[in-house]
Amino acid sequence: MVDNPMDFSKIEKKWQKRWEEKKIFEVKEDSKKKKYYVLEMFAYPSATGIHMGHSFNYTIGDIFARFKIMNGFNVLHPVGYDALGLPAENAAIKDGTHPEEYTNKSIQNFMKQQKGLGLTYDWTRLINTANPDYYKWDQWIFLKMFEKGLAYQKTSAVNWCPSCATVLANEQAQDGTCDRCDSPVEIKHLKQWFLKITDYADELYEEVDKLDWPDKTKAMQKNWIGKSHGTEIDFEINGEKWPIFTTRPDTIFGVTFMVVSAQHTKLMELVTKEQKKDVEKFLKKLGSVSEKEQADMEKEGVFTGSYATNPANGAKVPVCAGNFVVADYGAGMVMAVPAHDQRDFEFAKKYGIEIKQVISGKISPTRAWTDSGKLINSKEFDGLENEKAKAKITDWLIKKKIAKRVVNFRLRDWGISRQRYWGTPIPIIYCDKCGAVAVPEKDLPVELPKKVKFGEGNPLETNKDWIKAKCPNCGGMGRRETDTMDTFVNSSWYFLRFCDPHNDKAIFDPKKVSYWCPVDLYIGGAEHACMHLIYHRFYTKFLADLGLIKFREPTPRVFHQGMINDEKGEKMSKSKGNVVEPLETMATYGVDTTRHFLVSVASPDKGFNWSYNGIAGSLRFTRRVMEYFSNAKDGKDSPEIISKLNQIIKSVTEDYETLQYRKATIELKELLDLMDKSPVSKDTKEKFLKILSPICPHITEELWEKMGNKGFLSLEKWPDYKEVKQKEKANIDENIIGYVSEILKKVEQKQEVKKIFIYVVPFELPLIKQDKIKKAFKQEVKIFSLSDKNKYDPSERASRAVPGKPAVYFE
RNA sequence: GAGGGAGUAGCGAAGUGGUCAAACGCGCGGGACUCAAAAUCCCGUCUCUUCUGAGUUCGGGGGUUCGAAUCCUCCCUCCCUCACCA
Repeated sequence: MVDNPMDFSKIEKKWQKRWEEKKIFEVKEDSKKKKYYVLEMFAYPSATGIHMGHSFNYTIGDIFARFKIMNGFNVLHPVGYDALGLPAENAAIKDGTHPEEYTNKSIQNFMKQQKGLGLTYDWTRLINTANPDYYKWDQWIFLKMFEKGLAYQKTSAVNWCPSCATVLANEQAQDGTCDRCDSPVEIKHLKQWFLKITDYADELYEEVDKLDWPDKTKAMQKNWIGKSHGTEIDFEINGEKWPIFTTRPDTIFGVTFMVVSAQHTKLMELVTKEQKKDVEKFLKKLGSVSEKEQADMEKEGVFTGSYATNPANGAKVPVCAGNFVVADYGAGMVMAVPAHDQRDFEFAKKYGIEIKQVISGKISPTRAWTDSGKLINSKEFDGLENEKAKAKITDWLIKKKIAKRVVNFRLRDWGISRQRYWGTPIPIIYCDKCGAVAVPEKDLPVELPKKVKFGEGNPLETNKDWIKAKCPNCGGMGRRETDTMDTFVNSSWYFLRFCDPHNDKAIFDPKKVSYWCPVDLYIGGAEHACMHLIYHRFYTKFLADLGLIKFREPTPRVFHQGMINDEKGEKMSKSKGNVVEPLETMATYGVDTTRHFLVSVASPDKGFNWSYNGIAGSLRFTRRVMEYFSNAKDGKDSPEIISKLNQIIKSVTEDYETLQYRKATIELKELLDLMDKSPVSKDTKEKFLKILSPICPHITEELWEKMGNKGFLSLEKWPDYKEVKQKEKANIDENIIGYVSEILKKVEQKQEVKKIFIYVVPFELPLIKQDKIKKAFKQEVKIFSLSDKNKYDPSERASRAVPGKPAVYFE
């Protein structure tokens, strides 16, 4: 730790106050100005306040917003809170505080802290998702989806914690235990609400390629959606057609059994009387393990008693129920080809089922042959390359009308039901006569009841007054849906609401949205690569289909900041006691110093380890800036400064644009070093302040004022720079003559020179005027290209030639 | 198992075909200032050196090229994500 003798906090408070008073970051639509929408991912306000990761995230976005403001853009940079969700409810259960109270406190805390960072937020656009004015529109979108058949109910398995009497998300049920109380998780089947995101699977998949997102994130999204082309083939079982999905129709002659998922809804139709007991025993065993555990289990199964007919060769093969087939992917049943699929292979080995090879290749005692090869044992298809056979066999089966080409996705519909209080109520009323009925739009929002009891399951369910509701259809007595929505619903469209946050007539004014959207730069952690970033794309596409918006991708450019760990490289956590508090740090070193440090260690997408020595380095820099401006006198710019300044402004501008802030800090330091060495003009100093301003907004604002300027530096125009010309190309001959003469002078002192050999880089040879160079010297001059291997002695040294600096020999 | 990313000086980290022994920061060494220290500033920090250069480097091997840290290929190591998706 280093003492900080300079009192930055006074300067910080002064400028934060002025920015707020003059409302300089509040924005309105302005058709004359180009817009830019910078957004950091929605934060969950927790009682513990902001941590270093938040600060890093905000700093990255804020630097960018400031840069864009100074470049003349109308910048929308809003902030809001994703306030509904589990943590508030957990706190309520634990401490007895009402979630609303907890949330409001947390938000107040967050706001205070964020304001201390001097961020360019337009605070008038604040969103709090726990506010009925906001979640009313969650409900509105839900109703639209319900109307279009995109919101529907089905029974599905959930992770259930018997001790907390609640449903757990997959993340909360890792290792098969509840992450709060460690009780073993059970599987329970409940009727739940789903959003039909799979209707958009293909578009979601295909449009990933168009996005300017990190490659890794794009790959993850594609994997998650998982598009695969294959063939659906009907197998006959007990006189009925049962389709299966396969990507390997070429192996159909090698099918020796079938496996139906143990969770298949129609499993019992396949089970014969004799086998019923065995199957039930098997299911019972499976029922006690979670899905996660099943993944680690050995492949197991049980014979159902039924046989399937292979449509390719008429062979009768047994149908088994198995633990390794996913019920809701494909048809929930597979044709098993143990010779060429590792899972089927293991299963067949275990139960002694025949392994029939149909593709040439070597099957080892432990591994199936899953590579390519030629078909064997496949009748008329023998000898075909298996890749070609896929198409041929599919065509053959299609002709027989028992197959079709299909595309399957691994993406599942989005289950949004949560048996929780602190979420958006699902606007549905159940009526004995009419079933599930939508709450009419005029009755929105369905508000959460204020009075609730925690600790006895879902507080909505135990609230008898709230549940009672008239059926909107028949007027009879009904009951409200007590499930609330997944919080990811709230963050799926909030970026739209920021464009028109106080609209009480509509979800938003399409005109406003079409001015600001899509989001030009979206910044947040990579952990949202699969869930949030898919959901908000889905919502966007749905709203576009409703005709409310004109774009189909919400965030064409996404940036992930890296993780900040402690000095040893370990993750910061309360329990380890290694948390570096951003606010303490800022109080000690100053906000600008901290901002500078956060972006000066590594490029922001990489993350880094915290270092007190490192931030001392940033402090040296900010202090030097302050001292320089209070001491240095104005002078005249040297030509060196002018060209360097130009060059630095150019590259710093590019660095900001590409978020390579670290490079910018290096070049800013270089410029400061230069200014320190020789006097520079006031203009140069001002330019320096301007280009430093996005990273260090407070001190630069102060110094700007001290230089006698009025108004805000934050709103000043970004300095221009002249394109640095590549003069090398224009004066290539001159350069070479100059370079060679210089060396010649030295050499002539030692020896007499009769011949000069010049080796230039290949691409230069056609560009230079050889005559001109030859005339410049009284000696005989020979010019070669480095690629002329068989010309005069291209010894190793010749290869030292670089553009503008040829290799030279004298004789 | 599948996919993604990374390996550069004591450490962090730039550099993505030529001007690279490699910016910048930290650390370390020396110096200035000081009675002294802290802070600050200057110089140095791969090896050798006649201080002007020379040599060996960018996980390892092979290749392309006049020229490779940078392109291709194989291998090794590490990190992350999804994992029974037929």
